[in-house]
Formats: sequence, C-alpha cells, structure tokens
Amino acid sequence: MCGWDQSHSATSHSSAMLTSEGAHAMEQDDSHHRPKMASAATTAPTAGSGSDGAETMTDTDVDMEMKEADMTRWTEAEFEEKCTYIVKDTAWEAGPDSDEAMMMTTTRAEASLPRNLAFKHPADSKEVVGVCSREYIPKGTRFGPLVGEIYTADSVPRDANRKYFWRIYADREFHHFVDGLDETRSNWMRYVNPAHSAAEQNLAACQNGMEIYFYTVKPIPAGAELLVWYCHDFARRLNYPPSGELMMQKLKQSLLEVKQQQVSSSPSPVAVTPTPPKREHSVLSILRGTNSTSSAKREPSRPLPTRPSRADSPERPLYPRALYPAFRGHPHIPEDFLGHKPGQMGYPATRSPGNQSSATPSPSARSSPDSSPQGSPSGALHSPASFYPPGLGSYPGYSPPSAPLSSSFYPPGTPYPRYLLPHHYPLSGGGVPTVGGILPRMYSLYSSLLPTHVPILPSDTAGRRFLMHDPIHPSSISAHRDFLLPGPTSAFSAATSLKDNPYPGHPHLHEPARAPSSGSPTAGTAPPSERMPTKPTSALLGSASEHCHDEEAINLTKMKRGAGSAGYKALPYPLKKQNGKIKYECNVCSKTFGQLSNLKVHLRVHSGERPFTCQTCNKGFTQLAHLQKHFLVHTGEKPHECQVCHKRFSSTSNLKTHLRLHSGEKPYHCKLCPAKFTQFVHLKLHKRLHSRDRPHKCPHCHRHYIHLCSLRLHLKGYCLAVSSGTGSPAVSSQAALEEVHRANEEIERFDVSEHAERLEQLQGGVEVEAMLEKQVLGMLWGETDLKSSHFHPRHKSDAELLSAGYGAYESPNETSVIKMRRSSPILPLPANVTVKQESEDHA
DNA sequence: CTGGGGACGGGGCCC
DNA sequence: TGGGCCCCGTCCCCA
Repeated sequence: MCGWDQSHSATSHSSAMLTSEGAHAMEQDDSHHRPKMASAATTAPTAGSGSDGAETMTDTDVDMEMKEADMTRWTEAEFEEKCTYIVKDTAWEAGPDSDEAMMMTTTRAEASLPRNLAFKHPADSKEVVGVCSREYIPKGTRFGPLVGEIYTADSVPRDANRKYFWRIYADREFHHFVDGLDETRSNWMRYVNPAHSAAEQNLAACQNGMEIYFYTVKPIPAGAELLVWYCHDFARRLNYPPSGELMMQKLKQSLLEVKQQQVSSSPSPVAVTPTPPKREHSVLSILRGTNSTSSAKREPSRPLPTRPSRADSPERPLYPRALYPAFRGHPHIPEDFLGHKPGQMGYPATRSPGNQSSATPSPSARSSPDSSPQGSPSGALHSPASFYPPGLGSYPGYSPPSAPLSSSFYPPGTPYPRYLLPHHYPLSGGGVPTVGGILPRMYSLYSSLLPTHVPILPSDTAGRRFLMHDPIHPSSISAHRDFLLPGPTSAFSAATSLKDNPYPGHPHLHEPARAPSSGSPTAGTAPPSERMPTKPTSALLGSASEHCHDEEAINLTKMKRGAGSAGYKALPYPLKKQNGKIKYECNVCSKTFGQLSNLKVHLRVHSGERPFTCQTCNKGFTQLAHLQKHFLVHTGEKPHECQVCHKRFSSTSNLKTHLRLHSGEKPYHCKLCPAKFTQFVHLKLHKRLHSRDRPHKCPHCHRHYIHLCSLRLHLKGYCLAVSSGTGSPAVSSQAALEEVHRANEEIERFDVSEHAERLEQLQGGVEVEAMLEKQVLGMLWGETDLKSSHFHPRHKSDAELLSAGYGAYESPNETSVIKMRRSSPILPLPANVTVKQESEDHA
C-alpha cells in the first residue's frame, strides 16, 4: 500500500493538499475568532480559564480518559503535558538556503521525515501523497513542530500561495503564519493528510506554544497512514466538528445543499458534477472563476482583502498535497459548521486547488494579520454564498471552490477544481485519492456530492512555537517543553518537560510545560497539571502525581510516595566524610554516593521501585533516562551513527562496542590463552572452554586443571581449602587471600599454556614442579612489590630468584601489575593497546 | 563457539 | 535537590 520509497520528488506538493487556502479561511481575523474562542471556552477549558477549564471535566471523566487513554477530548495543553514520546524531525543537514539543499534530490520537507515514518507514494510516482508509519507508534507520541516559512501579517508576500498556511496565535491574537508550501523550508508534516473520520484519525493537531504539533491519539500500527485532525480543543476553538467524521457529515450536508442550489441556480451544472480532478488551474482561469463566482462572503470582520490575484504560481499545482486542508477554506462548509469565520483559525491548508485564492493574497491581508492573508476577494471566487458561510466566502483564497463555484473557474469537466482530486494523485485502491488526506478520501466517498475538494482540515491550528523552529536546532526556538527523546534521528522522547537539546539526537528534557501563555487559548488554558494524561509519563509522574487522574500516574505516585521511597526515606542515611566530602551511604549495601540524589536513585535498586513506566509495554524503569532509551525499542529510533560504516545504534554503548570492530580493539583478553574479545560477555563464554576437559580436579576446592603438574602446584600450598588448615601460605589477611588467588590464576594460565604441555612431558618430578612453582610465583611476585606482599610462599627465596624473569611468562611490555595480570603470558600485549581489566571472578 | 548487536541497569556528573 | 545526560557494564539473542 504505501510506498516506502523514500525518494521524493520535489513535485510532491503538486498533489492536492489541503490547501491552506482552506487555511485562508482559517486565517481570518482574530476578532472573529475571539468570540468563538470564548464560546469554546464554555465547553472546554481555554487559556485563561485556568483551572476552571479543568473543572469542566469531572473526575470520572478524567478517570475514564485515563483508563482508556481517550485523547479525543484532551486540550492542547493536555497533549503537551501528557505526551509521553517525542519524535523530532530528522536533522536537516543542509541549510534551507544552501545550494546543497537546493541541489539535493530530496527536499527539506522530505528529508525531515522521522525515521519511523515513511512517505506514501502512488505506485507510479515519487510524489508524496501521504505519510505512513514504518513501525508501531504508541499513543501519546508527539511529532513536530510544523516547520515552514514564517510570515507576519506584514511580511506575507503578496503573491503567497496560502495553501499551506497555518496560523499561529498568541494569546488569542493572530501572531504569524507558518507556510509549509516551500518544501525546501518546511518539514514533512506538510504531507500528512487529514482524517475523514474519528475512526481513522490517529493524529491530533495542536498548537503548543507558538508551534504546531501532531500527537498520536491512538497507537499507529506499522504501515498505517498518519491522518490528522484537530484536537478536540482546537476543533472547538475553530468551531469545527471534533472529528473528521462529523465534519464530513456537515460537509456532506452542505454539499447537498449546494447541489440543490446549484440545481436551481447554478449556472453551470458542471459544477455539480464532479469531474475528474484536474490538475492545476491557471491563475487566470482561477481568477476568472472568481470573478464569475459569487463573491464569496467575506469575512465580516476583515476588510476584504483584495488579494491580488496571484494565483499560485504556475508551477505549483493547485492541489498540493494537502497537508491540512482548511476546512474553512472549504467553500461548502457551512459557517455554522465552521463556526468561526473563515480565516480565524488557521486550518491546515486545504487541499483545495483553490488555493487559488490563496494564490492571491489580498493586499489587505498583508495589512491585517488576521484576515488577511487570505485574501479574499477574489474571493469572489465563486463560492456560492450559500456554500460559504459568511466569512468563508470572503476568502477567495480558499476558494470556495469548487463545484458550486463558478464554473468559469473550472472549465467544464472540472467542476470543482478545488474539490477535484489532484490529478497528481492516482486514485489509490478504490479510486480514492490518497492525496490529501482527509479531503481526498472524503472526496472519494462523497465524490458524487462533492465538488471535490473541500478542504477539510483547518490549516492552522495554533502553533506557537513554530516560529522559526529549526528542526535541527529546535532549541533555538525553544518550546517550553520538549520532550523526551528526540533526536535528530531519534524520534521519541519521553514526555517530560524538556530543555532544548543541543544534540539533535537527544531529547530535550524540559520542565513540564506549563500552559503556554501565548499559545492557543486552549493550550494556554488548561493547567497541565490539572489533568493527568491517561498515561502518566514518567516525566509526568512528578507533577502528575498531584492531580493525576491517570491510573498509572496514580500508581506511580503511590509508589513514589508510598512504598518505594517512603521506606527508604524513612531510613536514616549515614553520612560519612571522605576527604572532607560528605558521602551518602546506602543503608542496604553500604555503597556511598557523593550526592544524595544519586543515593536516592540508587535506593530504587533495592526497593524495586520503578516509577517510570513505558506506556507501550508497561515495563518499569528506575530512571527516566532509561525509559527514554527504552522507548527507542518501540520507535526503532537509532540516534547514534557509526561514522565509519554509518550503521546506527540505539545507544552510545552499543555504538562504542561496534566501533571496536573498526578499530580492531579487543580489550577483553583471556588470561588463559591468547584469545581476545571486543565484548566482555564473549570472554566469559570463551573462558568456559577452559573449564572443560580438566580431569585433574583439586579434591579440596573447585579448581581443576588440564595438567597434573598444575594440580600439584596448586596443592603445594595454594589451595585455600587446604592451606587454611596447613597454614602453608601465610594467608593471614585479605591481601594474602588476594595474592593466593592471583597465584592460582597464574597456575591456571600456566595450565593452559603450551609450557604446561611441555613440562608434563618432561616427566619432571619434583624438580620440574619446583621450577614451575618458581616460575609461576616468580611471575606473580615479580609484578608486585614483594616488599608489600602479604603472602609469602614457602619458597619465597625461589620466587625472588626467579622474579627477574623467566621464560615464557616474561613479558617485556608488562611493566605494571595491571598489565601483567591482564596480558597473556604467552602473547604480551602491545604497549599501546588498552586492556580492560578482566574480572577475576569471571568465568 | 565466536562475533555482533540489542536492551537495560547502575551510577556519576552537571545543571 | 532533582532531573537530565552520559558512560560503563552486563545479559541475552542471533547468525
């Protein structure tokens, strides 16, 4: 189904996207918007409402939400607060303006696609028609922010194509636009299609801070297309239905109405009959259409912008792949449906071809942030007034396209340009255009009704942080909170608040986001802490505990406050001083820590407390960082890349291990043979080999040897089980024990060496054994300071005599005790090789 | 068995 | 002080 072809042509935008035109609609005046926002506030907490908003939800409701993790009614603030995982865009190597970027085969928008996502392409095209998941993506995952060019009301180019315009509001006032049109300056989010129904919706668009993010509202299985719709809050704010479904119903209804109108009044039947989608319409044609059509209604509040008709640039398809169709843009959408005037909120651009309108931003638009851009007048775009609720019509850009729209606009056969499927998109499967998410599908479903392209998604939700958000340097913009593990490559991060992460690959942990002040009203409103996310993310735990509605959060809280920490906190922590520094000692294992916080974290090891739970697999972790790293398992994120072979790894540790393959470093050496390994575990496994086929077992301890001479040597006072009774070696202290242990190690090394083999054949008797002992012990003593030795073998004199060096065991490179011990007696290590300390207990 | 990689746990340091 | 970040080490799995 979805093509995973990563190659994306720059033409992808050709597909009909929800043009922002629709967005235009959304881009209306704030003035209009406000009232609506206020109304929305009545049902949902909005910014400024503070806790009151939270009160709108009953505890029961909250509980239910938590249990079922029903995110459909979450406010933007909740999404921001509760989101557990964060997926950042893939870092964009070349600057947007760089020649490199321009020369690259893939655009920034395409290159920014997180690794856990893939573009959807028509079977025979590289055009991007949607975005799919490559792997399972858990609910509560945040994508974004939406990236695009930023335009203030005054900086919007007159001829701007508003198809991909998203409006960003600050404190309910229009602040700026984020234009995703230019694929070299926008990110992959421009390609996400709108959801036609709640059932298929898996992403919710929210404005957090000054940026727009998409949050997964349900787990997304591998291969599924990402379909976005406004979050409940946002939709409400926009007076849109809470789901694409309802929107469709309304849309359908409105379309029917339109049809009726058309039948009765429409000059050209054509409009009524959907014709095959047409691809681009020339600016002229569009303009003409506008003229003919009714001038749509303009938004009341805004002066009509007369947009200069600019149509989209010829090169841009009328139906770009719509990212987010702006419902408002849709001419057919009843105003009530939309609620607010077009333009108010930004909806995602609609895919409507319309953009025509957008194409021609009205001058006024420029002047008035709100209204503006969108333009309008042209608005005249034919949208039947009936079609367009007041306001909608006003935005020509949004062109009301279609069908109902003036026929002039659309040549016969292409009744509703806007509604038309983008010709670019091959109908997939059932002929449903895959193109623009919601719209396209909707079109297919209602093709008979629709004029085709109704922009459905609002184009801009409120985004607050987007401004110039640089995917590569997200921090530059700084969202209040970011999250967990983003990474340049990494996709998810645990949700917690975060700071900007300098390392793209890493998540930024920030403080928990507080309601964004500037963000959309809703966002700003609901105190995050007031409601707990269904799943408390670890990040949330802390604050969440306070208000948590989430069961998990509650549980976690309990753990933290109750059993877990309570038990240990109740215990006195012995304070010790070492070198003048206070040391916090664990009262369980006596381990000391320089910082109390470290001790606290350590105590979880004993208490079993695992306050950070993965929402996906329910696994618990003692540290948030561990949860964050763990999540990479689910996302497939591999932030760490080998610069040599470019292979990627989920952890630095694994990358480091991998790098040894390139460097040739094998720090784990077998003490008993020349074998070396890159991983300690391999050495351990290897050492098992040395324990096999050792017929000569010590009757007193667990040691066993290949050669009898080795066993004899061991029994000559180096078997602790015996020596303790015989008192052979002076094992009178811990140090002495260690030395005996080391002596036995040397015996083992000898046992596996070819020298043991030779000596065995010499039939040596006592002399041979004596020599052997001298050599073994000599090596041992020779590497240590004899004067400090706590263990004195019976034949100390011999050892001393031999300590100068002997045969096979001598290693010129072994100048220190450590090296001696680590190196193989047979194959001394090169001086420049770092050898890892081999655990004495291993193997 | 060896080699390579994935997933985690523990803990230190820094902010 | 707590959180975030990073590193080291270990276990397990698989080819």
